[in-house]
Amino acid sequence: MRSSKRKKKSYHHGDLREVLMNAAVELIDEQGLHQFSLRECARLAGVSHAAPYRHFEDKDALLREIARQGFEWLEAAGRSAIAGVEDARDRLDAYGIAYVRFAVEHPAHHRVMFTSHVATPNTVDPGAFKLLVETATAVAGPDAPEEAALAAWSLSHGMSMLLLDGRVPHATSAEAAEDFARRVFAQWRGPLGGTARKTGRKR
Amino acid sequence: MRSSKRKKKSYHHGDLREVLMNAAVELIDEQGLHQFSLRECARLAGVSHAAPYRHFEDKDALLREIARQGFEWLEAAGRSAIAGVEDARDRLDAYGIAYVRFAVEHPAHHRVMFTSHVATPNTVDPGAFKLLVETATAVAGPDAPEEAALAAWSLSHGMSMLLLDGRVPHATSAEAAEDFARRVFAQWRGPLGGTARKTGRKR
DNA sequence: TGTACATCAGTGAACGCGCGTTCACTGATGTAC
DNA sequence: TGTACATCAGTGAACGCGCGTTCACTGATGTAC
Repeated sequence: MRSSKRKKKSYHHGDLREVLMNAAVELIDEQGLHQFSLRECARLAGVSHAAPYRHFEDKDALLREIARQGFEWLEAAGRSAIAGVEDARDRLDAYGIAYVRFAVEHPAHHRVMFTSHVATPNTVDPGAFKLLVETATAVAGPDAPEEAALAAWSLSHGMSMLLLDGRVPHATSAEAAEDFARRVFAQWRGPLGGTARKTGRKR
Repeated sequence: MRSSKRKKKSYHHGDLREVLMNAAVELIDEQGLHQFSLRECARLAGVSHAAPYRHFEDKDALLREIARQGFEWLEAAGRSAIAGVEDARDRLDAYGIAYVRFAVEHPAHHRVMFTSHVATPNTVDPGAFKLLVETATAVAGPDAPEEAALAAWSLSHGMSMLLLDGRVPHATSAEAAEDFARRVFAQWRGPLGGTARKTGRKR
């Protein structure tokens, strides 16, 4: 009666599936994967502990869905980051920086995607890696494309882990983390790695 | 009676503490951290489930001890890898490669060190990171030493994770993994990063 | 060498706990006529 | 618009389980004299 519902809610709760996923992400952010439980997730969502079974086959299915969503978002972020960037080397950097930014903005997703038992290379992550390989291939040439991609992925992945573990001083916000990633990428093409910019350009 | 004991065994079991740690490592290797239990560990070690409490205060204490051991081994491997290597740039590579090799040879330790809740930056890992910083400082100059170390650490750390997750094709043995790391490091100073070797040298 | 005592590693029963999952149910929502 | 029925999201009790941890105990080992 109070006010007209803004969203059309179907059935009783409406969007319990989404609410449960958000609750799971919140719990994993706060307490880590290792003690995440379905029951506490339902509690946080304000439903009985049996309710989740109307939306997910079991506990792992919920986590798998979070992983799937994470890979989807990651791919979108990557595509968005390289859109309009011409220089292949810049594209690789942009993608890596977006990767790191995604990790620090969605730490729970990152954890589920990369340090849980539910996301194996075969179950998820179809597009994100392929996109990385394509970008890396464009910059590295056809001689060692996959390994160039793996190198860039390693650097991005490593930075993400260190950031999430709080091992990078002064990187306390997503912006600061992104700046860090930007500087590291610059560094690898700069003093440490040499200046390849002059040679690799198209014109 | 059968034969004289080779090792002097004290008390009943002898070296249950060590046996328990080995059992824990074996279990974590096989089943992952997320379902490691003290009881199964004791079972595998052939003692009652209460026996571990004579050697470790609680479950986390056992894991913490594995982490501590891991950081100790990692530091030793790093020191050994850079011993006798003159060129600072080569030292950084050598350390990073040793880091990766350690990860693939001791995956359970790596997991406990970097993806468990027991090893926080404040509880352990005193020497290993300092060693890395020192090496990186020597190669990068005093302008951005810590960030150079973080970059190298990121690359090594990322490669380790991808290798442990089985995301690097054809890297099925410790040797193959080390070769991969070697190639990636070479790649970063090579085509992708440019050839810094000619400029960065001492003479 | 032998005896008495102290120490302490390992035992097995017992505790309480939160978990994942199932099930018969209820009550709200959607649909056919 | 109204009624009868089907659907299905959420409930709450119940299940069995393995876990971490405690405790009084036992029996082997070490030590003093």
